[in-house]
Amino acid sequence: MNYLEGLNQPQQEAVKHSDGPLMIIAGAGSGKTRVLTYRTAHLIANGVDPFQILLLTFTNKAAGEMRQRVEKIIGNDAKNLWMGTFHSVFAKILRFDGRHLGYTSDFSIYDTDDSKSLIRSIVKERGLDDKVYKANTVFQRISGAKNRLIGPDEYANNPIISADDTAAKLPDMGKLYKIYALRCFQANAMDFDDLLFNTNTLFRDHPAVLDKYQRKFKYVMVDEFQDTNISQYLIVKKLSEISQNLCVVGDDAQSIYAFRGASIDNILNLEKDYPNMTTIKLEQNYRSTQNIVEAANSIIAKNKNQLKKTVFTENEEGSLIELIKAGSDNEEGRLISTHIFESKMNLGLRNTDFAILYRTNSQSRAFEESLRKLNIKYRIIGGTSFYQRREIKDLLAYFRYTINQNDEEAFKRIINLPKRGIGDTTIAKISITANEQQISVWEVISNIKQYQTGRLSETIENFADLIKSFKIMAESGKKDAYEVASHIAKSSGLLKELHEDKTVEGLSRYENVQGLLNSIKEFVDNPDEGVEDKNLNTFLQTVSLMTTADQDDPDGDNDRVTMMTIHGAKGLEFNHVYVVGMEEDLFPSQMMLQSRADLEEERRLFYVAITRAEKKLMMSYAETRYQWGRLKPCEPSRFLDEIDPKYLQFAKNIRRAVEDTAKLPQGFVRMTNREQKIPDFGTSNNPTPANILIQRPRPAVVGNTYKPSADFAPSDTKNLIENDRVEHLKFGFGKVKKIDINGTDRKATIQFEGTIGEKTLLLSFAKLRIL
DNA sequence: TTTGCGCGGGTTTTT
DNA sequence: CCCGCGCAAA
Repeated sequence: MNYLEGLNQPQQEAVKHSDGPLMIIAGAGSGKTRVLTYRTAHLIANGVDPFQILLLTFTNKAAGEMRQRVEKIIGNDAKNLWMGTFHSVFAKILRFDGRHLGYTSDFSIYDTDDSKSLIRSIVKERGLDDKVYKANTVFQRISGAKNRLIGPDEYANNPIISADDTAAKLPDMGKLYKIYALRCFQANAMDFDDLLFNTNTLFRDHPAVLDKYQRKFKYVMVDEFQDTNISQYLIVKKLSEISQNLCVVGDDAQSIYAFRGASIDNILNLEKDYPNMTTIKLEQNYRSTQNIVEAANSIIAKNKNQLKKTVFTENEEGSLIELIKAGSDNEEGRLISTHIFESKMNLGLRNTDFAILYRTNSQSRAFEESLRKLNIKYRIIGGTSFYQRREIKDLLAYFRYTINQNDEEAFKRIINLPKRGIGDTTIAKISITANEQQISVWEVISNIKQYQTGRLSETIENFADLIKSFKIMAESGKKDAYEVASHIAKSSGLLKELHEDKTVEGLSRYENVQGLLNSIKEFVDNPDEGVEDKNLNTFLQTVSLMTTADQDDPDGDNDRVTMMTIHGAKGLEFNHVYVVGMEEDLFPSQMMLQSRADLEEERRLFYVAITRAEKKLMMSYAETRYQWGRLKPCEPSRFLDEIDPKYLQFAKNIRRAVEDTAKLPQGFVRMTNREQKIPDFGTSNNPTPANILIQRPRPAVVGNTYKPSADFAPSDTKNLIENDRVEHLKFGFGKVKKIDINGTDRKATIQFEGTIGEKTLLLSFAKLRIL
């Protein structure tokens, strides 16, 4: 058994253990993926049918990689393994067996936006105050209940919950939950929590179905077990009830998803549920230097709530953790980027060797700007992902509605898109008719002439006919997902509308939609393992459960610096890691401390961040940070004091870059652009306005403090700017073609010709505002 | 029915 | 700062 070579004692034990419950406590960098892979291969080598193995991972990508690694050892059989995230695997099961609960196999999946939008409508319909019943709050309460497996009826009848809701001044929560659940059901839709909740219900109420899967999955393995919630745990517990072959791998020190119901108790209490469980601890770290491992240990030691283990390493001592103090968030960006640049030069490293980790997505901005200035390629994982973009969600809503006409949220999105003159009033009328007649909205609009006459009935009929034609095409089976999708994109008028929009934003939208169509083409041409059909429905399913880590790079160039939140970095490792934004209230997050009073989870998050580094770890904090347009003073994070000081040193030889935003060279006026979203940059939650430097060779506005009200005359500016050279910090260069100044509010609309990347474009009607 | 504007509120992490 | 909402005007 060559695959046991090179494994240490506990690793081998874990690989060889086949039957009976097994818990592997795997410290950071202790080779748990390897153990899981080999264990899977070992089972198959010993005669277990791959069909009988279920492996739940945290991302689909991780599952894919693991499948490949197993394939290398045991060959083609690996294709038959069931692997994926909880959500994707159980969505698949619900497609097969959801009919027992009254769902059809083409149920829609509501994302968080859909759920909140539905909640908003329900709150509105019931005449409740939407400032009290905030969509976010209501959603979180419902989600929390579902994750604890509390259904709507139980919720409404539970006196403790009611008392809590009343105390929170939300007495109608029970009703809202009921209506929300009913509306989702009527829409033949499940939200993320439902995928787990309904699987539990399915297994609870339909023993025959449970029995089928219990017999199918003889071996159940769960990766990142510390991040499962009760609902997920109960599913795997039920599945492995008969075989007792449950193997979980996790690290309580890396549990960072309590906010979505993950319970560290799952791992702490597992031994109670499985008295004869074998526990194996993997404590040797193969990833990081001694300094990094020990610094991480010194942090996590402060937590009370944890299992005992000692992570150690036999790697070299390595350098100390360096700490950088920056004057501002922008300077932080410049210092880190410069450091990356110099490390690349001095050590001959590649971009992929570096990662910048931060607490919140919005922090990416300063690093994007500075990396771009140094011509260092980067990629951002997470943030507003591709599939969250408006135009993408719009087109996906068309697909969803084509497949499922009960999908209320998809309907709301597309009924007046592109504009057909069907507004809220008309939709409300249709909805009332549907209610009166006790039929669905789709039945009303697809037979609109029976129910309504007048100016709009024609338009509505056209819409219904359009959807019907899509439906026929999708169901005929003659066309693949790509053909159907591009037909829908064209015939719906979405593509046309975007194509006519010549603004930068419009262009990038158009390109995004093309990108979506291309990815469907790819999906059709090389479907993933385990995907049987190439129809639109299957594509939709895949897409709605994509995790942010599953995103592919936009082009073939993979040598990029990675930027992401610490949550996104789970399971990854990098040669050099920069943990940035080490400021009190930012990390540890003030929000987290207020709402959950859980400093320990933030500390575990810090632990995760530190242990991503192999060779070099650097941390930085800024003394001031731009927030809501203001410069806010910051305090260094308490976490910096918690690291044993012997592992820490202030960075030497850090070159302070010139404060280029505060002290613009003479003859420059700084302008910002509110409306413009930049194609490559619209990825963080809080994209910064594009900065535009306008060369202005007049002494009137020279200087750092420019007071628009006193010496600013619109016509004057118009003369100054037109035909001037424009340097767009993010786009490149260009020439101003036309300027419109809008009165006294210091807003200007300019049209200029410039370059984005390598393409020359006419950028039109960017709205500018002079600072 | 759409659009533009002023106002108030939020502000974390993800399937 | 950014977003969403309500209101008024086109």
